[in-house]
Amino acid sequence: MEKNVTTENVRAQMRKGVLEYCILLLLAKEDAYASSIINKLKEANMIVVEGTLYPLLIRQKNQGLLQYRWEESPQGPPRKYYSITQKGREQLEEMNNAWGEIVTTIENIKN
Amino acid sequence: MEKNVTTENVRAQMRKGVLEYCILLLLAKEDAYASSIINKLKEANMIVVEGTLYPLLIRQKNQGLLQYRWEESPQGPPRKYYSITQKGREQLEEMNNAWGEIVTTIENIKN
DNA sequence: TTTTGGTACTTTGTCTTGCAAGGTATTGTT
DNA sequence: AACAATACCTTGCAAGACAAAGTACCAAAA
Repeated sequence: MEKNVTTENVRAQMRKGVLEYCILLLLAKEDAYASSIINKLKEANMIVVEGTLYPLLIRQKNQGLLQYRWEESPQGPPRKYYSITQKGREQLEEMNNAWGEIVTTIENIKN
Repeated sequence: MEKNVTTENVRAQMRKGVLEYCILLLLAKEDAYASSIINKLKEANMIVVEGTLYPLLIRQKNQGLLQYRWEESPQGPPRKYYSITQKGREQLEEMNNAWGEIVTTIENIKN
C-alpha cells in the first residue's frame, strides 16, 4: 500500500540526511541536553522527536563524537549535558565538507 | 589517496535525503532509463547503485510521479524510459521549496 | 503524605529505505 | 553454441526515524 506523499513527508525525508550534522553543529557551539536540543532544532524548523534524538545521541556518544555529564536541574530530574569531543569536531569538519559538496551537486544537477 | 570509511558514510548519509529529489530533477529535464540515470548521477558525484534505483523508480511510478514507456535499444535489450508526470512536477515544486528551506535552516544553525 | 504536574531520559515495535549480491532477459559477436 | 555487453528485477539484511509507552525525579498543591 503506497502512502500518499505530503509536503511534510518530503521535508522529513530530506531532514534525515542532515540530522546528525545538525546535532554536531549545535553542540560545537555549546553543550546542551536532549530536551533543549529538540527545542533548538524546532526553532530552526528542524523537527525531531525524542524517539529519534535519544538513540542518535547514544550512537554518537558510542562513536566517540560526544561525551556527557550529569547536571542538576533547577526543576525536575538531572540533565544529561552532551558536549562535542575532539573526534566529534573532526567529524564535523568532514560533515561541513560533505554538506558543501551535496549543495554543489544539487546545483549542478539543476544547472 | 583513498578517503577513509567514515567520510564515505557521512556523504552516503546525506545523499539519502535528496535521492528522490535528484531523480525528479533529472527527469524534469529529459526522459531517461535507469542505467543512464545511474551514469548521470555518478557524473554529478551522487553515487547510486541498481539495487537502490530500481525500487525507487518503481515507488515513484506507483505514486504517480513518473510513467514509463519501452524503447528499442541500438544494442541490447529494450530500455524502460521514465518521464515525469504532472503530479511529479508538482512534487518537484514541493521538493525545491523543501530543499531551499533545509539549506536555509543549516545556515541558520551554523550562525 | 499522597497526589498531581512538569521535566527528562529510555525502550520497544513498526515501517521505510539503501544496498550487496544474485538472477533473468535480450542482442550482437566470436 | 558460447560469450560479452547491456539492461532490468528481486531477495535478504541492516540502519534509522518515529509513535507510543514506560521509568524516574522533583516540587507544589491537596
